[in-house]
Amino acid sequence: MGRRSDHSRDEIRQMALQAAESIVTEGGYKSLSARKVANEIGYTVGTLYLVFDNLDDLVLQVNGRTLDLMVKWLEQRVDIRDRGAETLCRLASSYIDFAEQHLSRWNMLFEYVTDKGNVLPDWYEEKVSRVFRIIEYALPVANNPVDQASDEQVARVLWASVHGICTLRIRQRLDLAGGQTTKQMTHTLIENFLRGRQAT
Amino acid sequence: MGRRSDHSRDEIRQMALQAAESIVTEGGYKSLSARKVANEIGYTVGTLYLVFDNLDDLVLQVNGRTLDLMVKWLEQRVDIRDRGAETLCRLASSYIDFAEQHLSRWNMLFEYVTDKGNVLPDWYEEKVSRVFRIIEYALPVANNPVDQASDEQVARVLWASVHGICTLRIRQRLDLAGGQTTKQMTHTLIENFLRGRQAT
DNA sequence: TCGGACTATTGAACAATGTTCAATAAAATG
DNA sequence: CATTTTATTGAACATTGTTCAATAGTCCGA
Repeated sequence: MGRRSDHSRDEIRQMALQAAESIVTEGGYKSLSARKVANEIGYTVGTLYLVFDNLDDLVLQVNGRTLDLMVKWLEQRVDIRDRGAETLCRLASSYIDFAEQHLSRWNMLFEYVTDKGNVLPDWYEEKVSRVFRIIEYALPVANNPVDQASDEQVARVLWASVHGICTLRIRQRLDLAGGQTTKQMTHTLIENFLRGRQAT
Repeated sequence: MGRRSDHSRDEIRQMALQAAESIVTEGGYKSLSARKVANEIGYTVGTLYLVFDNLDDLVLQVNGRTLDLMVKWLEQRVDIRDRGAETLCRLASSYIDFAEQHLSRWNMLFEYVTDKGNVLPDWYEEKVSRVFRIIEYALPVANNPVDQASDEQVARVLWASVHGICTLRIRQRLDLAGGQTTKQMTHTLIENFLRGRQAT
């Protein structure tokens, strides 16, 4: 078969991304393959390589969309005009809910490691920092910041920590923790951390 | 060629593990392949499958040895009889040093996800918790633990957090953090967290 | 010492992977 | 209607994990 022009290049891209997402959602990262995606959208492998540089490129774009979805998810669950410990806890909760709800796609966000030493394109980094900005905003201003860390820095410390709890929990590296839930753990973390930050 | 008996089954296993480690160290997780390992030790793929169930099994065993190495590394750098914030900071530092020094092997510890829903064998879980136990011990007893979390639980919260910082840093998801080093970040985390735990 | 039994090791085979690219068939153009 | 253009194909290649009949050494009893 030759030229068809059933879909524009961009339509094909969108279809492929959507197909990839459902494949990952159903069977996890490892079940993703070029031929599977191609099949699903009624094209062949060759076409996929007209639209994406390679599979890594496709994965990165899916990950970008996952980040977008995550921002939406958080904004839907937490009023981003709120601040304080309670808000942070709710954000953490929502983050963990997202990870559990979209397990495979969340996993792919971190399983995926580029061959080129983890250097990611700017448009992707931008999406990452959009997530961080939500946390930053919710972080209450400390009365007495003993250490020199700025709010931006503290936001990232705190969020990296929440992420760490989330990761180890989901990868089941924490089930000796005496039966505490991930939410309890993030609560412990945030409460103590903020209290310590206020106090001298 | 038929039977050779140059090496015992266990010798072959050890050789394979060592070969795998150096392949991963040099080229990262993705560069590991059965044939490469086999070649390196002067055997063929078939032999590898007499000694390991499959590649996942081999990876898991390498990871086990990486955990052993990590425990040794930590014990060499920190007197495990010490406690308190300073000790915890030093442990965190050492953990991050380990991750940086043995980047690929540390990476493999978390990139690797089993097909079977992340269920890991007992001997492996035991190695994981041996790491946690070091942290637990270093954790100072709080004067006034407001929350209900036990020391064991708190240790895991804290360590998951350190791990989160380490992960996001190494995966380069944090370089907008205003130039703070990973060690500064863990310091901020630990200091504030412990202060918050002591205070009411 | 010979010969048969045993078994450690092989390597060819299979299905599936990512990736490329000459061939081709349909649309576009004149 | 003929010609150019190009979107799409699918066969091809190298590489992957994994299996297993064939084989070539070792071992043991006669």
